[in-house]
Amino acid sequence: MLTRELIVETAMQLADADGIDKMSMRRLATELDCGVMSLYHYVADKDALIEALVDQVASEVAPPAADTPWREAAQELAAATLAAQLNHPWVISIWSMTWPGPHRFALIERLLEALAQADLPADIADLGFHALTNHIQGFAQQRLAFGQLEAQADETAGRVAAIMGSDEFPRVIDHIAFHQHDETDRDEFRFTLDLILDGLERHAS
Amino acid sequence: MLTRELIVETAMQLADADGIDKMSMRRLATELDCGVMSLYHYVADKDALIEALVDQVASEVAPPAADTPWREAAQELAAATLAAQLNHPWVISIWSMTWPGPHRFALIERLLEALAQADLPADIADLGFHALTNHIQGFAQQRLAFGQLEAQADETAGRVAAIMGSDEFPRVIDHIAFHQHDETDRDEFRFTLDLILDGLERHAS
DNA sequence: GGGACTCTAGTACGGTGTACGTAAAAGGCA
DNA sequence: TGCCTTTTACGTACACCGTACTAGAGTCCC
Repeated sequence: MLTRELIVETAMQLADADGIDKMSMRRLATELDCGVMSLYHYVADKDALIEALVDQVASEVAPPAADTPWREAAQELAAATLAAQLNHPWVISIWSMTWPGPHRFALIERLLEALAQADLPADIADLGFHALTNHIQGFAQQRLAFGQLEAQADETAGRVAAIMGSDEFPRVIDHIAFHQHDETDRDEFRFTLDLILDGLERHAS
Repeated sequence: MLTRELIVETAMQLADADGIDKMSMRRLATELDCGVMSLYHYVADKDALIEALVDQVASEVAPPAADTPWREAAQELAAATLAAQLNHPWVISIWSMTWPGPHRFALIERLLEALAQADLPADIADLGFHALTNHIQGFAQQRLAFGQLEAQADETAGRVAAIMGSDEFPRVIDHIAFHQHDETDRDEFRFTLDLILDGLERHAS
């Protein structure tokens, strides 16, 4: 028996396994052992299916408890959102481009609530909201890009070697070294996150 | 006479006009009045062409003069990079996913140079570099998403109305109001940028 | 029985990137 | 001049894609 839930679930598996590009309606139908057009009885079109997928990812983020201090709540939300996105890397490049579903709206609401508890001027809170979400988005995208590079190790090795061999961009070379010998991923995320939160706190009224 | 430059230039026009999705090799060939496969003599594949396009956008960013104080240099680079991306909105979603070409490497080098002049500990400078580029990327993506929403005004109006009408997400409703009546775009970019730069300065040795 | 509604699909259209093979023209050199 | 290699051009074909249109079953209610 075909259901919308089953379709979304199977589509998620396909996307997680091979990326959103390879999640085609045809492959999905094959996987579900049904005709392609049968899917369209449960899903308006592919975009609607993808919206459902994105909100499914959002549903994996557990919002912080209601009595969590605002700064911790923001940190938890940011970390959990990042984790969910990295768990489904295909979502990163479309997350901010899709209209939020109910679960994502709940996350947005929760973050706005945390900021409301921070005693910031209203406009600073709104600006801070975007500062935080943009940071999550930008960082996730950067991590995704790095992941892609590692996935195509052969091609990347040659390109890195080309840069290291030239003397045009010495500071880039130094920066690459910074990336090659450290495990500061999580700290890097927290570093900028704290930079923003510190800055916001300084605007508290 | 077909040349790589002409191909890139025409592809840029198509992408600017209708988005990167509509820039297909077939449309490009039609536009250039040549056979599709002729293009492949000048371009390895579509990905290579897109890489060239992205670097072309990067080339539109004028790097700040060498004697510019580091903070102004960073601000100029950020603003100019954002402007170039918003000038070619299709580039935003692929910018960070494509390996940098020479022009983009020059921008990276210039930003690293600015940070090197800020008397920061080396690791803070590297972290700051990503904080800045992630901010640019995240903000551009957010602007792109808003642009798409405005482009599909009909659909968006209904969805916004649905949120405004429900009482599930009161703070989201307030936040939407914040977006609807202001012209703080540029200020919003600067706000977070300064948040980051202030934070970095506080780490100066 | 007859009608309405739900669910499942097959076929077909117009699109995509590009592998493969072919062919004409241009350039180099005897 | 004649010959050969390289450059430039491109037609065809393959394997995909999303989905509009159409139709055929099964189920329920009157």
